[in-house]
Amino acid sequence: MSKPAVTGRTKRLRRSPAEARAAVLDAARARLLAHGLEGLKITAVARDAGMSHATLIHHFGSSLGMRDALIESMTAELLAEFVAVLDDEAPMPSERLAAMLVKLFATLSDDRHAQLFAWLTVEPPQPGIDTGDYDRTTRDLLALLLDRVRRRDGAPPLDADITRFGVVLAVTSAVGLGMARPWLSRMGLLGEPGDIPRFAAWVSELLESRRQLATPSSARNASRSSIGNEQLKPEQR
Amino acid sequence: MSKPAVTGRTKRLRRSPAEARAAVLDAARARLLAHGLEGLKITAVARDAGMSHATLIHHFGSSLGMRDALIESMTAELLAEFVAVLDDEAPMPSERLAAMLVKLFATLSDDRHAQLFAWLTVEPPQPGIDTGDYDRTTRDLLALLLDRVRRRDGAPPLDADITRFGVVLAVTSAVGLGMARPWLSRMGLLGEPGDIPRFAAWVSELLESRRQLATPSSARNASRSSIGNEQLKPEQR
DNA sequence: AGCTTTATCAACAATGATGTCAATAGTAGT
DNA sequence: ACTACTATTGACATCATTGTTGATAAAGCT
Repeated sequence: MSKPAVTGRTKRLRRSPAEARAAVLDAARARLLAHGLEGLKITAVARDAGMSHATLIHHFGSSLGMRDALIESMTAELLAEFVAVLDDEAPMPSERLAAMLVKLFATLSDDRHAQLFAWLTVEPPQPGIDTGDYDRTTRDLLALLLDRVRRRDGAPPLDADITRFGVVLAVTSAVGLGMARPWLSRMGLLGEPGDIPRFAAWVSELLESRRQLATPSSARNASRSSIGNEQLKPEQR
Repeated sequence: MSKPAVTGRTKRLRRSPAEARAAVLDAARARLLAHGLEGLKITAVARDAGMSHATLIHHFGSSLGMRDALIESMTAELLAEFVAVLDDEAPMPSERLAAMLVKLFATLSDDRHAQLFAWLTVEPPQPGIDTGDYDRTTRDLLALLLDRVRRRDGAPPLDADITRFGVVLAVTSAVGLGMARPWLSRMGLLGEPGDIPRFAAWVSELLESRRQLATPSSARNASRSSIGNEQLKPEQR
């Protein structure tokens, strides 16, 4: 007590605002993965980032500001990786879809993205953050993906519902895999690390085999308890 | 201060411990769906349940005790619905798999279960709760499901990897659908409510068509960029 | 009726997290 | 060097949440 001015002899590390924000977001992301949402207390995050919590508030305005920035950062990262998956093989020849699916699974089922999905799901429906920009970008990307899958080299374009459902299947399975991986591992399914690319390749084979059959009627009246169309296509090879 | 005794004139509602706990868990589940994890503050939950937060603590020991009980309750409910899906069609004839898949999707992609999955994912890896019992039960159920899918009436039993991957595909897709449904809806894929059973039926068709082809070798060397095996060899037995 | 048990609650205490503020110390520009 | 700007921080203030306590009231039992 009684410290009017002792001429603080502290060595301060002065970062640029961009660096400081990046350090905070890195620490926050790491803490989110390691300790869940409870790990995002600004005091702890600031300590991990090497600054006081007051400085963190100075850069992000508030605790919620930091969370919103983290969501935005993680969303941007997810989107960037998604773009990388799509842009990898521009012409999209026949068997390249398998490679793309393997990458898509590896990307979407990543722990960071799984945490982001889970976070957004657990958060109240209106978190106050504006995802309009990302929605627009993602919609364009999805349209690109759909069109790319739909018509390949030479072959006649696929049925619209088929491609739509196929893309939904791949995306939902990859996302769900990220969520359920520890559980599936405990259950004995999909234990080893190599299982995921194998699974992705298998899914690709499955979709590919479907594509080579005659375009079916898809599922028209599926709301009945019995699907009804045991034989939906008159061929069977 | 100095209120020795004013003879409180309050009308107290006295419930049995089981009723009180059930009321709390109901309120907590509703608040979790409506407001996310922030909605689980014991004061608000107790108010919704019609009691003081002190009473809530009296029944659950602590705030974390309530959360653990909620996780256990929701897990039990999920498991019960899962069992209901499996037990519905005992003999599992050929086309009944489609109906079962529709139910499986409807069940696993339900909002409550999606919230549970997301919660458990966002929570630190070791939440201190013991899921050993549920793990054992679920493992048995999964074994039952796998065996049931693997060998049907008459037909030769399916390849083990095929059934395993098929089950993984269905489960992960259903779980991921629960997580990504609002997102998919915003994206224009899977908008209408009837889309989900249609999608489930389509997945069932897809798996069924695969089953009727010659059993492939699944994906062996999938780590290469090109999957490579257009023609698979039937060794693996 | 009395007695015992315990579910209930208002009030208090304890803890912790968020946000504010004034002062300090780097950095750049003059 | 001096100045302006601002990133940084310790200390404080504020608030919310959790947990405790003693008393009270509802129910069951003899």
